[in-house]
Order: sequence, then structure tokens, then C-alpha cells
Amino acid sequence: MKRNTWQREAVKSALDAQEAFVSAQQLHATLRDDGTAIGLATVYRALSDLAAAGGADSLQSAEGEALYRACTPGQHHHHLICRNCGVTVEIEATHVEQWAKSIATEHGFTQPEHVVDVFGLCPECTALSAG
Amino acid sequence: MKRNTWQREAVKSALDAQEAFVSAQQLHATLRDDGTAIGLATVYRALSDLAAAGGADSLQSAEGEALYRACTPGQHHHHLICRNCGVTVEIEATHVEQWAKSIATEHGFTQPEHVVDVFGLCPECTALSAG
DNA sequence: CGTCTTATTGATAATGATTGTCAACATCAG
DNA sequence: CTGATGTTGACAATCATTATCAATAAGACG
Ligand SMILES: [Zn+2]
Ligand SMILES: [Zn+2]
Ligand SMILES: [Zn+2]
Ligand SMILES: [Zn+2]
Repeated sequence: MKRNTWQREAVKSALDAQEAFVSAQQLHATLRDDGTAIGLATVYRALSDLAAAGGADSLQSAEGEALYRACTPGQHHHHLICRNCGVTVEIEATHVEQWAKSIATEHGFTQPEHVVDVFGLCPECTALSAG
Repeated sequence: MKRNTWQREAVKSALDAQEAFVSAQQLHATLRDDGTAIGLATVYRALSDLAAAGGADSLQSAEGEALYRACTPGQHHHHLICRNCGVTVEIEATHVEQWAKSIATEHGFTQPEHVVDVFGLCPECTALSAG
């Protein structure tokens, strides 16, 4: 049976406070800086559970790090992510969903899943890099 | 100046011989099994260079491993990949290209790039898992 | 409230892919 | 051929993530 611990709550609200995708390491550092003594392994476990339960989205950075972000549960969506500051916008991709399904079926593939992410420079980072 | 070595050639043709995405480790093992004595670090370097030069596609497995596959240079495309055996089909995604560009522009993001991959079970693996 | 079962924690070790190091080596222009 | 230097490969180092496991604490039950 699953128990409620302040650790899991702490991770959840620390994640809610982020507006960008963050790694387990970063979130752990943030928690520690805020005076929350919590184990690194616990943060990993909490994030993993959150993602599995649909309470968080996860993706891999270009370097292979696992990044997490709070999201509205039950809503399938994708992300537009600033590759400089990490700020993230949730986006709908209805056409892409259907395209992915049909392209898989066309080739006889079953149980299709898809990875769809768009990376770019957000307006602010664009302005900075142009300066 | 860049020099030609048999090692780089060996990696390139070993990659050409694969019909699925493979990791550097796997390719190194294959080469060794074929009697080609080559260093692991060299395989990593060769694959990295190949991908940078556009001679190979790369993606990250769900476990975060970097996987490579030979591809036709200059051709932007995406992949439909069997999550069981790794067999891969190159797919066009014209609509998705445009969607990615416009969704980025809509939100003021510049220099958009995108990660689009479809995973599923290939016909053969579907048959096996159904048995 | 006290007790008991057991899920959870967290310090630490272990894992495993990838990268850095650097002396020995091989390529190729001259 | 020969020298300058790009490349190799064995090995160590990194670094994110996972496994261990004794100690802890949640919460069901009486
Ligand atoms: Zn930004
Ligand atoms: Zn989708
Ligand atoms: Zn398959
Ligand atoms: Zn594309």
C-alpha cells in the first residue's frame, strides 16, 4: 500500500514551482537550498513515481539527462522548449497524433507511441542572443 | 586536417550492415566478433563524427543510450522504430516539419528544431508477442 | 493512544555509458 | 623518405542513475 510522506509532497511542490524542465539533481539542490533535507535517491524515486502516475512529464535532454516538469494530469500534450533557459510551453498536436498512428499502421507496426518535442529559443533568449 | 583510417571505414561499413539502430557498445562487440580489433573509444569517436557529418542518424533509447544508424545524407527524415528488435523504417513527415515550424513561430520561438520518433512493435515482433 | 506490519527513506556502494588522458602510432604533404 | 601532427586504444575518470539495506515512520487495528 502506498503511503503519504512529506518527502513526496516536497518534491511535488518543488516541481510545481518550476516553470522549466529540471533534472532530479537540480530539484534536489533546490530543495536543499530551501532548507529541505531530503535524500537524492528519494527525489529520483518521487519523480519517477510522479511521471509514472501521470503527474509529471519527462523527457531527455540532448545530453541524455532525464528532465521533469509538472503537468496537468490526463492531458496528452507535447512541449515547446527553450534550449537555452528551459522555459516550456505545452502544445497540442492533434494532427501529429493521428499522423503517428497512421504511419505506424501503414507499416504494420502496432502499439505505437511517439516522442515529439520542439526546441528553440524563447523570445527572451532570442533577444539576448541578438544583442 | 582529417585523415582516413581503416578504423573509421570499419565503423562506417559495420553501421551500413545494420538494419536497426545500434549502440556504440553493440557495434564495437560486432566488430570484435568479426575479428576486427578496434578500441571502444574509437568506435564512440567515429560514430560521433559520422553523426556530426550527417552520415548517420542518432537518437536516444528510452533508457538514455545513444543509438546510431546509417542514413542517406542530406535527407531530413524521421524514424519508425520497433521497440523490441530495433528494426527501423525511414519515414517522411512533411506535415510535421511545417507544424513544428509554425508552432514555434506562433509562440515567438526562433531557430526551431524538433525531435520526432515513432516507436512500436514491428509486424514480426507483434506476431511473436501475440503467440 | 499503543502496537505492529511494512512501505519508505537515505547514506552509500555499485552500475554502466560516455568522455578524458596521453604515450605510441600511422597518415600524408612536401 | 621524413617530419608534423591527427588518430588510436588501454585505462582512468566522470557522472547520472540504480541497488542495497538497516533505520525510520505511516497508518491500520484494537
Ligand atoms: Zn529561453
Ligand atoms: Zn502526442
Ligand atoms: Zn521488431
Ligand atoms: Zn523533421
